[in-house]
Amino acid sequence: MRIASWNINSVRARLDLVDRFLKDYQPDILCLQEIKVMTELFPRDFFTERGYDHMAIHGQKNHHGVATVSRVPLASEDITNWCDKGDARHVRIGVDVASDRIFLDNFYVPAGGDVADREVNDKFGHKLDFMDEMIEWSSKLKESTILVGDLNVAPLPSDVWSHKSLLKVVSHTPVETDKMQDMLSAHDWLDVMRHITPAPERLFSWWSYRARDWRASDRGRRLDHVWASPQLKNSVKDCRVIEDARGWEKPSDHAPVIADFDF
DNA sequence: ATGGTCGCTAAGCGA
Repeated sequence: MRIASWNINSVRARLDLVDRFLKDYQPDILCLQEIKVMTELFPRDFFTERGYDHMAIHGQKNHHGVATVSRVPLASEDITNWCDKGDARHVRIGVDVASDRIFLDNFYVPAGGDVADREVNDKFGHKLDFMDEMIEWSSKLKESTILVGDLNVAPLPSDVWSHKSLLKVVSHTPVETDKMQDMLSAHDWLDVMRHITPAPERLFSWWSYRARDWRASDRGRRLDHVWASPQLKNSVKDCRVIEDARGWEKPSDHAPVIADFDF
């Protein structure tokens, strides 16, 4: 089973790219973040026409929003209201594979604003609180689960183009990277991307729109993640970032991540 | 040290 995660930065603005991605990489399940559309206006027909007729959509007006589209049936669908804010940052589905039911959590963690200080930046506080809730949730999790999405934290020195330059930049500050480590420990999550591509090999999934030449400067960060419950460790077959998609016409600033499982 | 770019929805926000 191939599962993909992609922060699409508006699904409606990038249907051509989604079309190309589905054709070229044939994921069984695609988890999208930052769909930037209300649930009711999600382009359902586009996905149905391409065989992805099972959908769990959690959208809102303007910003954020996540959607999981699938060509295999969904056994369940759940939404959690993180930080009691009512914003659309998560959707969970269940899928029956072999004799087991696995769950797939699609997350869009708050970016956290510009200043890494919750006293002066509420958005940073929200991000830390959101991660704290994910730690608590992880510690109670019993089911076989795959967690994907834009977690907006690049945890390792080799997850950013310059560890030293980014230590005070939101996404790579010690308070965030420590908290992400606590999240991983809370469920003994397997960092699937690093399981396949161990540190210190360079591994990025996001490059800013503001670079003159994103590929030449290569100031990337690994903000997107695929994690798996420890009992799924032996099911992981492959995991890679499709960097090429960052260079497609009118791209998202995130590249998709693909993970292959053999359940 | 600073500003650099997107998409939403109609001036500024969130990223």
